[in-house]
Amino acid sequence: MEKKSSVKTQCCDNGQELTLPDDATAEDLSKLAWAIAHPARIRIIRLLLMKKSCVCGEIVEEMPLAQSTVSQHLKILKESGLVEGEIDGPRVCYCINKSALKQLKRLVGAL
Amino acid sequence: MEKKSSVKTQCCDNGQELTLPDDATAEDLSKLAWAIAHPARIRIIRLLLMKKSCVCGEIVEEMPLAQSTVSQHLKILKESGLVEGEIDGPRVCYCINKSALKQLKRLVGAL
DNA sequence: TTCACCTATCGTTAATCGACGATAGACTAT
DNA sequence: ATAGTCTATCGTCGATTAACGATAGGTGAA
Repeated sequence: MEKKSSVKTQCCDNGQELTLPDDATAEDLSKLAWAIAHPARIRIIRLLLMKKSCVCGEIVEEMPLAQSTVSQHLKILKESGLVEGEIDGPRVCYCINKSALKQLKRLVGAL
Repeated sequence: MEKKSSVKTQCCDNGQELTLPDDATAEDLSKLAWAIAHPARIRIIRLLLMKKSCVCGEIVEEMPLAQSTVSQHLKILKESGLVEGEIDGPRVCYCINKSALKQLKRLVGAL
C-alpha cells in the first residue's frame, strides 16, 4: 500500500552520529535564560539599559511590586551575572553587566 | 566635605522621562526565555536543530530522563511555540519552529 | 480483532518560585 | 549618639516545577 511516501524523509533526516557533548553551555544558557524568564526581570533590565535609573528605590517605583519582591528579582539578576550592584552611600546602584548580556545574546544567537 | 564627587554621575545618569510602556514584548520574551530555561529543553532544541532526530523515542534515548519527563518538556516547548510535533503513524515527529526561534533571537538581540 | 508499540496524560511527591510583610543592617545627617 | 532612610534578608504561604511510575489512547501489524 505504501502509505504516504516510501521514503518518508519529510521530517526526520537522521544522519550524523553525534552524541551531544555534555553541554556545559546548555547549563550556562539555561541559567541566563532563566534570569530573563520573568516579565519583572525583563522590565528591570530594560530600565537599566535605558539608564533611567540604577538606584534600587527608583526601580521599585517603576514596578507594581513590593520592595522586597523587587529586591529578590535583583538578587536573581545579580546571581545570573547580568546585573551588578555597587553600594553608593546609603543606596545601591545597579547596572547591566554588558559582557554577560553579550554572552546571553551570543548563546541564544548560536542556537 | 564633598564626599566622593560633587557630580556623582559614575553610574546613574538619569535622564529621559520614559515610563516603560506596558511591555507586551516583555511577556512574550519571558515566555520564550522560560522555555529554554532548562538544560534538558536546550538539549532537545539542539538535538532537533542537528536534525539528528525528530522522533520522540530517539529524543528520549539521548536524555537521561524518563519518557514521561521528556514528554513534559516537549509539551512545554510546544506551548512556547518553539517546537512543533506532527503525528507520523504511531510515532510523533518533532521539529523546530524556525520563525519562533527567530523571534526569540530577535527579542533577545533587541535587549 | 487482537497484540505490540509509541506517546500523552494522570497522580504523586519533593523542591522551588513569587509574592508579601516584618525586621535587621548600613549609612547619612542632624 | 540618635534618628531617619534605603536595601537585604527572614519567614511564611500558595502556586508551580520537575521528576517519576503507572496507565490510557492511538496506530500499524499479525
